[in-house]
Amino acid sequence: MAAETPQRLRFGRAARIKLGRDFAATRREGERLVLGCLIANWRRLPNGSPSRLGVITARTIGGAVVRNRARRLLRETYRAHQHDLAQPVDLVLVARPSIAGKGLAEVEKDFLTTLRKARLLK
RNA sequence: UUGGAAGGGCGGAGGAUCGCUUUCGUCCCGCGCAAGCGGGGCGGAGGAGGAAAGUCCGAACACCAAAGGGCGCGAUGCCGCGUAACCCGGCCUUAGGCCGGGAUACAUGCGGGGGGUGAUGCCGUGAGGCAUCCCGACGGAAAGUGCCACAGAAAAUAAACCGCCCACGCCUCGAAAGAAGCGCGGGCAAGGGUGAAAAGGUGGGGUAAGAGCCCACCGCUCCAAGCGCGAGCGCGGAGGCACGGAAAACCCCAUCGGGUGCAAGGCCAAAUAGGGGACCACGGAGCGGCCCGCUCCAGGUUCCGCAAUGCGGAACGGGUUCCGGGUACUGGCUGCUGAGACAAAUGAUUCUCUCCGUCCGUAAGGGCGCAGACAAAAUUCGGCUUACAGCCCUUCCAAAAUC
RNA sequence: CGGAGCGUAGCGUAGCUUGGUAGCGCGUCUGGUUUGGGACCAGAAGGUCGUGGGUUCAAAUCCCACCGCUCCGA
Repeated sequence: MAAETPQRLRFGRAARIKLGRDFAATRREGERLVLGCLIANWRRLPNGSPSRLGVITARTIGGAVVRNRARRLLRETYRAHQHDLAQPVDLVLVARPSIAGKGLAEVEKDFLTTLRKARLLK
């Protein structure tokens, strides 16, 4: 499969959740799982539609530097594994205070463990 | 050389791959008659800080009635100099530069004056004085109101508890002189004691006892030669000495400040929704400079609910070069420089070099530590304050070593 | 981005205006009461007044600068 269509790992503006009502709907109607340094909310979408990601970094986890860092790590993790999802979802990741000081590998480990528990991985 | 203090500066460099974002060019796809709109590919260029932070001051800019006057409120408050945007004038070779002047708020920087007497040292018998360092929001306490707890007799028009002294009376002792006690009248503020502060201080004279009552010195107040741009300093002289502290209590005086802030403010399209409750009111709203008049039928306030998108302000700016025209200034198919997001870009992985710390090693070298601290633009700019791994420079101090 | 407010015993608060003693309630501890517990009665302990400077004889209070927290604004 990789030989004919090598999947690009893109993450443009269309792949993000931007509206407040989409965040609220996902967190209200979707499923939820807390693990490690993050909280995952997701809402399954019909096959064929694109997946989207939203990241929430509240003020309680730290200053602007810590919050920017957390958001970028979570986005980078999602970008690297966006094609491993079993089906399209709206995914909202909430960073927890323990994410401060962690590297990409640790965040990736928590992310994959969460997806495996949620049975969203292929 | 090491350590410390103060001040100033820097806050890794060069690549690769994958992403994000702004912008330019080009190509493709969809819709559309077209203009264009939407999406995507490729290529080029750009993409956090010294504090971007705190939001403590101001300025630009925008709107509010013109931003002017009054009231209120707030801020500031010793002197001199420097620094910007800004304004004005003159000259030139006219792009622009040079010179001169004006004006400043928040400030800030430098220097000075005065103060505190905090620390240290020196001088003096002493009261005190001088020097160095440090601190400092530094107009007015005889404009007024109020405050100074407790203690103490008395806390701001001084006062008299224990005391000291004098005269008189009574009584006791005594041969007498006189002494002690009590009472009454008067003088005093030296000593004790209280306090943060007791109404100049030290030493002497003087006195019944005392007192700036008198004298010397110290301090203070006033005048003042002279010096300094000035705040002020002050040779010398006069005054027995008044005027406690606090205005970071109210307040008074002078100066300055209109208010709100890019969520300011502007534009386009569509929808919510012809929603509900309560109250007010019989007329209300719009057109209009006002009245008449005309049009509409509901109007106003408040609460709840729903909705809250796009463009743009906003970087196309700013700076500078060049070319024009002008007094300031202003214009441009010009070159260079170039963050511009909006659920919010500046990230991930990795290579080389160098810095620092640490560990291993005799050494060469190697391993580890996210280049390792603080902290990320959100209209722009100036200042202040605060945080900070490590490195560099200057000055000072201390210790050790050498000469 | 802009604006407003609050930090006092373990908890919740008063005192700040007009500067001199930090008070109250709950809780804690001790004793009494009771067969025992609760309730009640009596007593006691417990305070860097967020931090650091300044003004003052004297600061929780006045002034300044920081730190932390909360709320409001399309």
